[in-house]
Amino acid sequence: MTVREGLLALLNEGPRHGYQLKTEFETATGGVWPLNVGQVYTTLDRLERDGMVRVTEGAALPGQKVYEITHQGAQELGAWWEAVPADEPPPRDELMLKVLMAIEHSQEHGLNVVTRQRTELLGLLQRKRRERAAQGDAGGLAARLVTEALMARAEADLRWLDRCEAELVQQRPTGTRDEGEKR
Amino acid sequence: MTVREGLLALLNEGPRHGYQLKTEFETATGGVWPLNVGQVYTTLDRLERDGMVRVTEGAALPGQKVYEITHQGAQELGAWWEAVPADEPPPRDELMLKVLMAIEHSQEHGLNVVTRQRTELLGLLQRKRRERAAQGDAGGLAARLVTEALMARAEADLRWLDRCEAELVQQRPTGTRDEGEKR
DNA sequence: ACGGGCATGTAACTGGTTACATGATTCA
DNA sequence: TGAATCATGTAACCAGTTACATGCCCGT
Repeated sequence: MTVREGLLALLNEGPRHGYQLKTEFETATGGVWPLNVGQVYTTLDRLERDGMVRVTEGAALPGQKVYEITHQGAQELGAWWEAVPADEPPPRDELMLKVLMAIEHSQEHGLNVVTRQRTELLGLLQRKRRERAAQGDAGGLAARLVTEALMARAEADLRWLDRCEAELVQQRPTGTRDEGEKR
Repeated sequence: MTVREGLLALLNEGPRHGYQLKTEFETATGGVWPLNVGQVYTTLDRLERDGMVRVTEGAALPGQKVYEITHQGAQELGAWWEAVPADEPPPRDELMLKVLMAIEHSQEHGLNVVTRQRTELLGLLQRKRRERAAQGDAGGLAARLVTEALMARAEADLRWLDRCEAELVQQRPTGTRDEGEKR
């Protein structure tokens, strides 16, 4: 999802002005995408340039502008809803990449990175559990679902890290002292 | 992980030349990061500019250059190994964002996106299972671990999608019209 | 001789991020 | 009055992506 697509989705529910879009975007994404207001305006400029939105002077405040989605914009948005993101190449993930790199290309840091990452994830999981308990039913659907998603993700990552560690110790059996295998 | 960090990690194992780094980078990341060679060179330029690598004329081919990590480069790399990626803001994920947006900001597409995403993930899971079986022990550690990671990830995402759907039907109780779901 | 892979590069573009500047409104 | 928030914008930068250009080497 790009900022562009996000803004179109919001504008599809009715006209908005820039600043408003910023806050709505952030709550809609459950806080995972803090957005500099400036970017909203530049993106809106591009959308206007491409004929996806139409801008009119807002009545309320002086100098306020109101953006409205056009037919073309609605079409682009529709196409985005329909599209299934290609899984080729798969989405890159910081954790995965770093661990991969560490395992094969750093004797000294391989295990360290894995274990540090694990404790980090365990901490995150705990924090999120507490957060979820605290939230209860309040705090917005998006925020709740994000908490849920991050927890599921963290659990999966933990299982994967175990896998990685297994491969690591198998590759470099206990007691080995850096026995050659430099490759 | 940036290209910069990846290249440093590879160079830390010994001098390499640009083209070689490209292929190594790609196998190291298990194929999830196909890299245009050009980017390797521009990144190497920046690394040289910043004093992280030193370049010498390669002996083998004419015009070939060999890059070598410097003390400074090794330091930067070390810092990266030590660092734990901040979980604030959490890593953005296309699937999560799109579903979030769909659920709260698109009546017509909310359910569609979720279900389409689910079938997509189920398909992926199957493909990966087959892939894993085919791979066996061959095909490189990185590639194997990537398969494993993507499967774990997909399973977590599926569970999360169930969660989302539950919230959706609760939010929009059965019997509401609009059950048209055009598509 | 020719095509594919090895090898090095440059230019242009895209999208996201940061920082900054300006001014009006609201409320304590 | 002064700070926080609302509101609009600009400029610069960074990293990643695409496309392109050049040329050598090797095997068929």
